Amino acid sequence: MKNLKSPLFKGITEEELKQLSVCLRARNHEFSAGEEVYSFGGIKSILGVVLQGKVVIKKIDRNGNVTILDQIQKSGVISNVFEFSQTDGNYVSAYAVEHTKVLFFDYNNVFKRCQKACERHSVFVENLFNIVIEKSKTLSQRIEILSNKTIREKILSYLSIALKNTTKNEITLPMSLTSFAEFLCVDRSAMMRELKKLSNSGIIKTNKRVITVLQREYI
Amino acid sequence: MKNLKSPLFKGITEEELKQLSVCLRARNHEFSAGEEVYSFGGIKSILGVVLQGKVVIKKIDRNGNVTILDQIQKSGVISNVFEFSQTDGNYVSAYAVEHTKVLFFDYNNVFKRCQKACERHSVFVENLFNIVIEKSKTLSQRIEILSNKTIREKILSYLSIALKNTTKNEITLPMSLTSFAEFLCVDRSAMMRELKKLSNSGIIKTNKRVITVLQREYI
DNA sequence: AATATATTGTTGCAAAAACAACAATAAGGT
DNA sequence: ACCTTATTGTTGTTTTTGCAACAATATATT
Repeated sequence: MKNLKSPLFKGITEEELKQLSVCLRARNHEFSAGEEVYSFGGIKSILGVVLQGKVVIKKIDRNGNVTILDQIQKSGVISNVFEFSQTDGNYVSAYAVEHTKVLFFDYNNVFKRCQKACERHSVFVENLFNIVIEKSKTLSQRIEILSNKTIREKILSYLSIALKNTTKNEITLPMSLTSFAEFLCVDRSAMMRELKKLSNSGIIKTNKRVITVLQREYI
Repeated sequence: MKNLKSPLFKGITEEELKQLSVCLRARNHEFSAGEEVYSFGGIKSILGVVLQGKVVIKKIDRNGNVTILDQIQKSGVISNVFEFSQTDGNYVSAYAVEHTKVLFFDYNNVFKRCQKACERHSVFVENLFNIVIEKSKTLSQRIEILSNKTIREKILSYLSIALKNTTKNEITLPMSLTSFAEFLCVDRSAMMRELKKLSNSGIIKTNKRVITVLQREYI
């Protein structure tokens, strides 16, 4: 049981985690690139930690359009409890982007205090609480971005949020431009066109997935 | 201290709440219709329960475009901890829709176990946890709706989710059509036009804010 | 190194949406 | 009952977007 750096295990030692793993029925799973980690159609509650690799949650509608709903990096938490559910006509599913290891827990046991009353159970719950709060913030930011009517505004909104987390004025997209378009829920070619317009206006400068903000006042 | 039906107080008696109110520094506030409940620009963490009335969280961008980010009904919880933050150029704020009473708590004290170690503190935390999870689900659903590229698909996606919570095939929008357009983040007249198209196709039937789904297979 | 696959970049065109402006109806206040 | 304000309903025009199709790079793969 390596790679315990997930915020879910903050303040929990490896020894304590072993005990916790018993009452939460932890089990390891490995997935190769492109493999489906979980389909969000079922009713079973899942809770997992990405120990290695990367997972994306995608929606595929009846016309075959793909939208990225979420990305979960290493140490991130994946769950259908506080995430997407499937609606009719859509297929929502989690895929491993690369070779990925996920540690699954039995969500139903999270709030059941175990017989042995293991000490770190409440720490685990508090950690999970903070993760859900962080997730909520991320989702809210995503809504703020998507709430813009034009592609231009969506891009600028994304940059505005990204700039808050750095002192530089250079942003390297954490995904390909193709995925970025899916993240913004817009057509890729239309997005490229808009990026070019912003470049021509001298507001940004682009080089592949590196965007340099030249005029912060427009963002 | 009336109206304790909020899920935040589930399993907590009025007597216990009094004690809890001390360590969480609870305080009542009243707002008249249209009044600003809270501006999301500050850094202070807030946590409040809507005891009476209704609150909407709106974003106003630099061009004056209004978008409804969230709606909080009676018994609902309002907080900037797990909700929207302001980005440059935008103004995010919570408004009372009608005469509204909000009970505010000191969020910073939620996780500080009080000296008196009041018993219901952990119940309060667990309740708050469930609320944040519900909020996350709602936000995720909103993203699913907004992730659709066309207005038509946004409407259908909304109806699909709404139909899950009822056995009837009739949905009464919990807001005006004007607000519904703001909720879907689209132009109102364009939305009206699309609703009409859906009616003409015989997929739905509309009467003001009551939408009857005639052909569920299209949803 | 050669080949396959993915990503980035570009454009014309059709479709959809935003914008703007206005009429009709409904709701609320005095 | 009257006036005011909000909501609903409609339409023409302009702008933006999606779609399709393709070229140019870049990145894996064998």
